[in-house]
Amino acid sequence: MQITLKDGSVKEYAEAMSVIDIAKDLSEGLARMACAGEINGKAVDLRTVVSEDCRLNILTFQDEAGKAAYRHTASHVLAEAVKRLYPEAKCAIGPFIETGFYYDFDMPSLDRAALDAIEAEMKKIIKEGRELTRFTLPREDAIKFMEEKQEPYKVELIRDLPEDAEISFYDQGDFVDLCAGPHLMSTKALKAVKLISSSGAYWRGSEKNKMLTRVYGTAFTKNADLDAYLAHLEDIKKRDHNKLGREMELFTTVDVIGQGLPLLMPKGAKMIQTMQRWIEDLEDNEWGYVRTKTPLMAKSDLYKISGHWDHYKDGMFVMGEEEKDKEVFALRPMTCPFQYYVYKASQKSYRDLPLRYGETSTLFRNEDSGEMHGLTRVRQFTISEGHLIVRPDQMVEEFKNCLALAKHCLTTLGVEEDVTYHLSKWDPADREKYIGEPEVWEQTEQHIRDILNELDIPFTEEVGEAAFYGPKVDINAKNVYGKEDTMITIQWDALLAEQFDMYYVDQNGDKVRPYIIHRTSMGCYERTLAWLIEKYAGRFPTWLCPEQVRVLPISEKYNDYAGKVLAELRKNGILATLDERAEKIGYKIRETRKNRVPYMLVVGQKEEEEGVVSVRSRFLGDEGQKPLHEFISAICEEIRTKEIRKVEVTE
RNA sequence: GCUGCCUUGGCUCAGUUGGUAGAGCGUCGCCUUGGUAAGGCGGAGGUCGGCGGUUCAAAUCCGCUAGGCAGCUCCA
Repeated sequence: MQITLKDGSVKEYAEAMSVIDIAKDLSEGLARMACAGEINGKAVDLRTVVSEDCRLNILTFQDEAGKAAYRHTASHVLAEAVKRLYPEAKCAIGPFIETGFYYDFDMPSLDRAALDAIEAEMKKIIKEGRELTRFTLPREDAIKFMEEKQEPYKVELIRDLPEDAEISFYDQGDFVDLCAGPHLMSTKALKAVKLISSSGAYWRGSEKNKMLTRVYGTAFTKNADLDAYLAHLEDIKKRDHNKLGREMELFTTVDVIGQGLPLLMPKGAKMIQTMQRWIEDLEDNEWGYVRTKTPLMAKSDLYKISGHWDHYKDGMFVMGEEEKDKEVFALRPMTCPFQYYVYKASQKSYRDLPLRYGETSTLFRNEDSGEMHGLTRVRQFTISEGHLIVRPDQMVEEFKNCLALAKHCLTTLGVEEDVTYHLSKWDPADREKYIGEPEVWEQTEQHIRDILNELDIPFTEEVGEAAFYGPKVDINAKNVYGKEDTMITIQWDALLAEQFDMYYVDQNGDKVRPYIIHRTSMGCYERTLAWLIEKYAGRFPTWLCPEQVRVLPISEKYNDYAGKVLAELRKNGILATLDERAEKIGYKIRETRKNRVPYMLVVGQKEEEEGVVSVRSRFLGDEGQKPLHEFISAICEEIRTKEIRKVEVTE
């Protein structure tokens, strides 16, 4: 094997040579030469690592494994730095993550100054160029080793490793850590390392355990990459719906109203109204839905039948106490049982099914105080909820239609590329959480699996994510910070019809239990709005914009003509406003752009005389003059087709 | 719910070791009536989230509380 390093020198290694020796040899070279070189004639930015099975891997930072080794090593350096400055700190775990790495310590919390000090210490360790060597120990020796070092968390980790696991350690001189690897050969190869933040995190992710202090950091091979990453962090903050949505006056919150209770302001409310009208018409006119409007609360009796009282009481807003008050009410956390009673109001024949009930439904969920976030996690929200009551033989077809409708909605919003599909399954080890028999669960999960496979939809399977009454397909999207939220859910329910004694009469005159699909077309409007803000950075497709056109008179002399233009736009259903202020045209244009209005119509003497408008759009900039009717018919077409035009001109 | 950070005029932020608050934008008024990204001048507007404490004196220190943010946990 031939390896050419950056300085042109060629290293030849016999295939038979010890891989450890090659790695060692290379790492010295790498540390010296910024890790660039050629392997068998192929240029790479390379790192050497020794993987679990002691084979030499040549990796680039672009490889996941290479990045892992790099950042894993950075986390060990972090641990050593912390131990140097805080000898009392106990080490827990320190993995790499998508954006860098973190390490959990049992120690008092750290402020920014403390992080800076630790970061400085890390740089020293890097400069010292510690060599990392791997060794293994038998289980008992490994436990003894960590007991001597007084690292109880490591001891616990080792005890929980599988019987046959090889227990490996990485030694970097003054610091040894339990670790499966892989790692760099030397700390010297670390370049751009930065500690990002610190926060609390439960040991082993359970709130029953002690809260540890977690330090987040990141590491890159080049300073320029680190700078770019930090700039990127700043950049996504600007798209953050929680910031941008408030800035754009789409929503706000008020302390005396409460957490998780955002106020939609006129622009945000208009956008949600636009989406709601679209969804309701779509469902009713094209997908065979009928609308219901059911109460926002009910007596506890209802939730006892549905099972929510047992399975979800903590998540509900309950009014009254069971012993004291005759009637205890609760705000609804879902619409299911209400629509079931619509179904039950009359006897149904097999000919009546499928029945598709839709409702624009406001729900209330008593989330824990730390969970609320902007528009994505709130205590009151409105969803395009629906329940399909179907015969078992119609189930697969209807489930597919729900998926098709969801896809249609995602495509219309221009976000179909941004979602992931998940089959949320029950957890057989946690029977308490679910109703029904294991066979039913296995069976329905298989049905959904088959449907997704047949439709060629890539998906992951998640254990323990099902509803308590059935498995579901969750369609998730990531926010700007990479956190996932469920946007759409489609649930297969073969159990609740029994609870509510729902039936239909079949050909033979027998009573038969229907199946139920719980589903949303587009999920919760608040969350969808948040998603769109981040997706489009506030520059929404025209049909969704709360203000589609702004008319800008050159001076007050043309306000009359501008008023006529405005009236004509509004007559055609276009969301338009008029800026009559005595400001210069440049100023008005600047402000309109800042407000992310897609079209502006500049009108002055020329326009008034010729009965035209000057169009400026975010798509093409200054488009010149055109007759008003021409502009109107073009924008109406854009709105009608829900076109997503490419934004060419940005702030 | 847990850990930490934050909370100053409508918005974005300054306020040195505690001595009763500043700027820009916005807003209002006047002048300007102007052709494609900020015209000029002037004025009003905060008691520093709320409550309590320490102090001769607190926006600055302490406690509680309400919001906001990050992370953890949770999300039928």
